Amino acid sequence: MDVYREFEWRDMLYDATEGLREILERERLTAYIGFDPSASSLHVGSLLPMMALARLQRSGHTPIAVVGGGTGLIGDPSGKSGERTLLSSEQVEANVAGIRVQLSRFLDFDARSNPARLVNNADWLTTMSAMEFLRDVGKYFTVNYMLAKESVKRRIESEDGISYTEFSYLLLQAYDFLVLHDRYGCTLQAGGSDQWGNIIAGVDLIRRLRGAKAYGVVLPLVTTASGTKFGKTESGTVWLDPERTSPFRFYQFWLNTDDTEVVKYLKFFTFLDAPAIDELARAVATAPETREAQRTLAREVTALVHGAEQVSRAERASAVLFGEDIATLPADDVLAVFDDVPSSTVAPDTLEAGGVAVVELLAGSGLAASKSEATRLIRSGGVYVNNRRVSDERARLYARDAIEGRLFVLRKGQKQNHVVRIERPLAGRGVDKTGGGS
RNA sequence: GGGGAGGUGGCGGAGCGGUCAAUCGCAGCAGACUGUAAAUCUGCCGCCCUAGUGGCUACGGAGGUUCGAACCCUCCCCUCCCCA
Repeated sequence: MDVYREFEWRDMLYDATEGLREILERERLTAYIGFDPSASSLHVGSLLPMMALARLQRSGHTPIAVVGGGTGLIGDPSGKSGERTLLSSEQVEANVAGIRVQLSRFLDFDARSNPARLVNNADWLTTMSAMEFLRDVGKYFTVNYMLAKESVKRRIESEDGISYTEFSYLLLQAYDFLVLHDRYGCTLQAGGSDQWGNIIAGVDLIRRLRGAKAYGVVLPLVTTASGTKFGKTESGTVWLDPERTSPFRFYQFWLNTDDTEVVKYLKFFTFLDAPAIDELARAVATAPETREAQRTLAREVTALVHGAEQVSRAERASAVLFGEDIATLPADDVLAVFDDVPSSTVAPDTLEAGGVAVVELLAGSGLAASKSEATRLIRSGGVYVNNRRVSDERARLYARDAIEGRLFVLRKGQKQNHVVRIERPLAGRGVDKTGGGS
């Protein structure tokens, strides 16, 4: 199956310029996608373009990932309702470095015939003078053309307008395409559907200045069943950086995919072929409770981003969290499972003598807003210590109840966990809250 | 400037002298069911404790009347509507 047809089958083709299909069948192209360095890590929202590049490479085309070290200094108005705050060049540089690592997991830089390339547009944008820019790029665009672009139009109609800086963004991206065309023979740019206008500007520029034909393709917006933004959970954005989103949580994010979305996500985010995905689709229809599709999705994507080792760790952690009696596990394993769960500490002496009331720990941990609420929670059966339900609202905990005498795992409901470490507080604080909800 | 309506718990919105920590709906939190889903059903939903026909703080703010005020009176602040 050629890439174009594969993209079509995977519903990854939102729109494409004319002739793309034919050229992809005939020739091996060099294609690029830009990544926004406004944070030091990409999040799952960038996964679709990453996969697009990876698929292009796998079918023989040469991918270029552009980290927008230069354009990142400006801010893309596309899909944004307001002006963005500018990042310093040091920040952008640091972010580019972080993103580089993540992209490298998806692309093969050592392939013999079509090695991937990672370039930073700061290399050419930051060295260009304002005069050169106006002469060599600005001259070829009419303001009329730029005003007609959807992203610009929307912002012009808005209350706050659009700064000249962001207005110029389109030209910079068009210029990127031109540079890549000249240096690497790049003739295809892909991107999110909000990038259409920017991509077309590049295509136009290449045609005018070089008389050459370039192509564009845009990917669909990833949607969720609930209508919420893809890649967000109650605990925030799902990042690719394991420091920001632990592999365990990352795995859980995919595992919790809704039935109605899971097939689509398998097509988008895995390299599984049509027969494999069809079979998983059948499994969703006939035996949804086994959640085989979700499991496969979580395994594949986690392996891709964090490696196979992290998959088995996440699976082990899931088994612990949703079943086993954690009191029998080594404390270090428990801590590893709950490493990104909010935690607090209590001093060992509070556990001596009369012990500490569960209610107090709950209120102190922030799991319950007050002791009254904690009492109510216990009465309604929603509190667990070390995965065991607490039935007595006056229950107290002693050192011997703690896992290895070191910690308690408090849980409210099915998913909200909190770790209480038993250790001497550094600054004499009793309960130290860290982090928000689980 | 004149006239009118109104400010109640996260939101909407009842209450109009005791039985009001305040009906109800939404949101939220638990429980049951289930697949770590959806829907549904049940309970909770100001704070405190020694958990009770318990205490404390609350119905825009400040005073007052009363044995007793979210409810009545006075002043102040704020919002909305209509007319100039």
